[in-house]
Amino acid sequence: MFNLINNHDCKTELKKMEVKITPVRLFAMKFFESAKQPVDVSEIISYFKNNNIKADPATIFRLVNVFVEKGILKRIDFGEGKTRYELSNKGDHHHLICTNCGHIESVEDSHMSNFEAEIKKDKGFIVKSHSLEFFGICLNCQS
Amino acid sequence: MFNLINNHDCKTELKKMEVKITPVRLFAMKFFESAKQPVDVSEIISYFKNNNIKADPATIFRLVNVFVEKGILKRIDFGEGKTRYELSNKGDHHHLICTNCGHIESVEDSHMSNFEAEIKKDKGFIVKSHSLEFFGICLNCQS
DNA sequence: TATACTAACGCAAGTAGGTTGCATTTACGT
DNA sequence: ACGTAAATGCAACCTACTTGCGTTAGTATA
Repeated sequence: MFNLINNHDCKTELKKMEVKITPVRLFAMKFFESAKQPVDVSEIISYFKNNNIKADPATIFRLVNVFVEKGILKRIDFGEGKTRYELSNKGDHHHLICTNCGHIESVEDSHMSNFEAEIKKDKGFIVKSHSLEFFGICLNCQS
Repeated sequence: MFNLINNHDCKTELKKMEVKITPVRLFAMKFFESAKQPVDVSEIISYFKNNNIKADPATIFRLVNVFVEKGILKRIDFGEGKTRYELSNKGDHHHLICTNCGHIESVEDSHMSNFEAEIKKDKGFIVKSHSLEFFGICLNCQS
């Protein structure tokens, strides 16, 4: 997977996804690429502020919605009363959220396709997507 | 499982959970028990309005928080920007949410304990709880 | 059963996440 | 270089949810 932190690659990615290239969007892409965890809108706004680049909150909210529509970002909800976002090109995985320190790690998706096939068979319900998050105590917080 | 729609049983349940019995709480309990799906606060407020029983929104928000603390209700999040609630005494299950008609059905939890054991083994992360919801098309909407 | 203490309630004000209408600016195909 | 549709900034707005405070009402104890 190529490195989107590079400005040129950010442009390529946006063009591929049929999104108009603007300074705000390029800068936001750098942030998404550098993020180790799903980010929320207030974090994006802070990133802009810290770098003295002005961007209206409304613009950022519109940006993430467009990026989700275009398939660049995935919406993620940890039940915090706000939406988080993460680049789609990271493959299917779920999150382990430490309720003690807030640390977030990922775990590969290995069981869900079986589960979804079972749901189709038992209930006739066709699963298009799912959300699965685990809450608990990370290794570091156990000691 | 006894029938909480009955006023007497609602009282017993609240007393068992060490919650002070008030008219607002009894009436809310009836609603939770009669609900076929997880409900949100605006639905609870409508239920009171429809029955000409006055209850301040702040009271309802406080009520659900107390009920969650006491273990009577479980918080559920479908990523709608609001919290849903469901009685805890319904056992572990997940929801199938039809993105076409909004219908919600339940499916038993059969795969998660294996998954969680694996996570402990692979990552050392101790899972305390999880949230899993499926989005797709229900049988009825496929025809 | 009367009392007193704590917790629930109603009301109003406030906070945070998110959306929308409108005027202006900007990206980008021609 | 130009024209157009889309992106941006700003302000106003909406909904979910919380909090402070004065009043009311359960409930434990005497």
